[in-house]
Order: sequence, then C-alpha cells, then structure tokens
Amino acid sequence: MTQKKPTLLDFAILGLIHQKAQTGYQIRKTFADTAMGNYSSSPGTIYPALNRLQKMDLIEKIQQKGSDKLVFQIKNSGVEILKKWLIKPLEKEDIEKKNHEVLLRFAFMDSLVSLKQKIVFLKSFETLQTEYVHELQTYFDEAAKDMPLHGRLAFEYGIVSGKTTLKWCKKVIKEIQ
Amino acid sequence: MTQKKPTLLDFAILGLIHQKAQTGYQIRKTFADTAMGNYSSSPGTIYPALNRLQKMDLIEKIQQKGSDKLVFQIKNSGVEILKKWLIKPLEKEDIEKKNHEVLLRFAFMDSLVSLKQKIVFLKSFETLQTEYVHELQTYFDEAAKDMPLHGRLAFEYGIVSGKTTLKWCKKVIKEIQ
DNA sequence: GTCGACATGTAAATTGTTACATGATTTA
DNA sequence: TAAATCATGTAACAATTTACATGTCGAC
Repeated sequence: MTQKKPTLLDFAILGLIHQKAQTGYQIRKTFADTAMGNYSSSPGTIYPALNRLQKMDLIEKIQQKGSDKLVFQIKNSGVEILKKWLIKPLEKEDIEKKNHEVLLRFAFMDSLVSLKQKIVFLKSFETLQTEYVHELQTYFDEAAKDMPLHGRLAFEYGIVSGKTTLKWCKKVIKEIQ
Repeated sequence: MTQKKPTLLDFAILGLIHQKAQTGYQIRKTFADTAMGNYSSSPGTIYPALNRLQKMDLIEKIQQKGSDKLVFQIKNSGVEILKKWLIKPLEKEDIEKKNHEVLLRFAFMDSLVSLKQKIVFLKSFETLQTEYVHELQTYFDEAAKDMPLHGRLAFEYGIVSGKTTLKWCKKVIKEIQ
C-alpha cells in the first residue's frame, strides 16, 4: 500500500499536535481563533481529518497522563513525515501562490529542524522572493500605464506585499543565527 | 428554485469575463500565469465551474463577432450578482482570513461600482484593518516573551503584513478621489 | 512533420461545506 | 439553573484534484 500524501490541513494539524498533544476541539479552536492560515475549523473538516491521520498511522488517540482527557498525539512516523515536509526545497510556485504554506512551514520548524536547515530554507526563500519581486516590478514598470486603475492598484499591492515578505525574511535570517 | 450562491472561484471567473469575454482556456491561463489569487487552473476545475455558471444563467457562450471563437460572456444577471458581491459590507472575518478575497473584490470594482461605493468599501477596510493590526500588536506585546522563537517570528510576519495592507489602503484612498 | 501551445472536456476519488445532532461540563 | 463552552461526531451535498482523453493550429 502506497502511503498517501497528507493534505495541507493534515500538515497543519500534525504541526499543531507536535507542539502539544490536544483534543480535536482544541485544534478547532486554534484554527477558528488565530490567524493561522485559512484552515477550516468546522467539525465536518477536522474530525474526518483526524481520522485520516489515524488511519495513516501518523497520530494516535491517548489518555493524557494526569488527566482523563483523550488527546491526539503525534507518532514517530508523523514526526518524520512532518519533518520531510518542512525541509522540502522551496519552489517558485511556493513563492507565487503558497505564501501562507511557506510561513506555516517556517512556524513549525522550531524544534524540528537544525539551524543549518533553517538557514538553507530562509536563504532559498530570500533568493526566490527577490526574483519574484523583481519580476513583478519589471512587469509593472512597463505595463502599468496600460492597466485599468484598480488592476494597477491591486498589482501594486502584490508588489508591496512581496517587498514586506522579503524584508521580513532578511530580518529573520539575521536574527536567527 | 432558490438561486445557489456562486463560490469564490465563480466570482473570480465572473469578474474576469466581465472585463473581457474569453474562452475557458484563456481563463485557465490567467489563473495559471498571474498571481491572481490561489485559484486552481486545472481543466477539471474551470470547465465544471463554467458549466455551473451557465446553469445559473449568469454567463453565456457566444460566437465572438469578427472571429470564429466561442467565448464566454457575462449576462446582465451575472453583472448584477457580481456587483452585489463587490459592495457587500466588509466583516471582521474578511480582514482576518480572507484578505485575498477583499483584494480581488477591489480589483474588479473598476467600472462596476460608483466612486462613492468604492470609498465606503475602502474606508471600512481601513477601519477594520486598523483594529486588526492593533489587536495583533496588543496581543503580541504581552505574549511575545512566552512564544517559541518561530511562532513569534511568524506572528511578527502577520503584523508587518497587516501594516503593509493598511498603508496600501490609506494610499489608495488618497489616490482614488 | 513534429512539437508546443491552444482548446475542451470527463471520471473517479478525495476533500471540504453546511447543517444537523448529541451530551458533558463549567460559570454566571 | 440557564447559558455558554467543551467535545465529538454524521450525512448530504458540493467542489476540487488528478489523471485521462482528444483534437486543432501554428511555428520551426
């Protein structure tokens, strides 16, 4: 049987319960209350996902010690697959369309990957983001005059957002080492 | 029969073909090549969506004049529903989790809504965004010291992003009137 | 004359949404 | 003790992904 690839939601859940074993409800709360991604927090999404992850043998439901709560805990196989996802090389598409996924991966790296790997990740992020901003800017400079007002303004938003991301990335590289 | 609500993808398609009647393939290209949202460009997504929109009587397939191409064109009913979506009051949730949807709506407003309505939209965006950034900042100031390094840095990203959005919003308000 | 881009679709499996449903526990 | 929150799920439906499938047209 070929191991199926977890979805982004699955990884988000894996990352969360790696930080701390918790109930499905707590996970739902986190998705609902925090700005964490845009993941759905409805029971119809979370509970089936938790069942998926159990079937994939990546998490398990256990009795929390010192409590009577049934919490989900990540298994070693889950940690491994999570780690692989975290250090997967960044691609152009991640920068262009999956910004939030990149940030989510960074947020979960904390205790899971080495400083060296974090630096590799961030440097690559910086490089790709620099190229991306440059491409946007180049295109904008020649096409702006022909764009409808709102299209132009929305495009400008893309540019300032990209620049902000880049600035953040550079700051983090300095701060982390 | 109750009219079903179009999905976000449906609105993205409606907005696109409102700007210019085009083929399904051209729409796919736009989604694939531009940074426009994170909408899927696979045929299995676009063509069923186009069929949905036809069934909802919001678009039609016509022979383009001066060409033999079959293009999709928005109908009056489509324009109406698009307009309604554009000027729908912004809510807190739109700011916290649906940034890209807000921007998409702004991008499509161009010729469809009055300047007055645009200003209302932007002012409300500014207000909500200001509150949001303030909330983030307040929470951060007291919680930062207890956050794991990566969590803290990712949170900071949320704050600088929010501030960038706010700055953009203020600039646009000035520029548009 | 073949390669890449144009152009449009379908089918199966998976995933996600919406709405419903239930019951325990805490707190005002 | 009533309301809110904790806690977990199911069922029906809708939407998306992935893979397959086909055919045209223009450029090199």
